[in-house]
Amino acid sequence: MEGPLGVRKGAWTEEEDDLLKRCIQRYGEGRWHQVPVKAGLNRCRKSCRLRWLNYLKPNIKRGKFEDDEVDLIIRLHKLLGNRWTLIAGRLPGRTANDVKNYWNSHIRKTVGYCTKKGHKDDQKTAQIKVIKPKPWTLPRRLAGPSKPENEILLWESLLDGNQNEEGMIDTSMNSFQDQSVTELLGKETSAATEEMGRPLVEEGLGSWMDLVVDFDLWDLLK
DNA sequence: AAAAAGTGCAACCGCAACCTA
DNA sequence: TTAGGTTGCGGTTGCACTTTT
Repeated sequence: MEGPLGVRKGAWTEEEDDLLKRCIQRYGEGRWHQVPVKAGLNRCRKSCRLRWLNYLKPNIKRGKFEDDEVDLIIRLHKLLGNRWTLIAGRLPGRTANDVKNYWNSHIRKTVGYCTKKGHKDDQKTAQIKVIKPKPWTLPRRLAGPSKPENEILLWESLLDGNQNEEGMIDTSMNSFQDQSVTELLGKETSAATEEMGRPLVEEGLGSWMDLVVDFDLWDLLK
């Protein structure tokens, strides 16, 4: 099977896998646009990258998802929405594609969504409200390396779902009042607010969660 | 036994973000 | 600063395999 430019598509053969593996062992990962030529493969760079990341890369965990993995996926999805790479990053050996496929074929069927209050399926299924924080990056100079103890409490609170009816983290439900966020994160959040031109706390989780999303969440969840 | 429907997973596609000259 | 090239992401599709009718 070949595409319009004579590039092969479809399932990979053992021979192709072998060529790709040897190429990456020799030249390392990255520079994907050069990989097809270096490996002697009649495949596009995207296809090579995907095959490596989702199938050939060492340490990829295959087989059934464990209960704790499923639980973590559900909780992280509740926080992050369809940010599969971020979620997979917290599941050692699992790829974003695996997590996405698992979600679409297993979890989505058993976990219902409520988009409106009083949805007719509310009685039958668990209620999940997906929060999709707008991605933005904390300016480097503000992204300090500190990991205060309280961040653990903060994350636990987030994962326990202290959300109000709008799906926002309700700071009144715990000890994380506006002024304490700065202390918790050990960062100049007010300065960040000014710089990004966006309120951090008033918008709830979606606005300031990304401040902490890059910390080593896995450690915090263990 | 055969056809239809369902399921799971690998792979493709389009696009936005990032990089670099 | 900007434009072209590259990378990475999420959504979607295609297909082989399994289950049901």
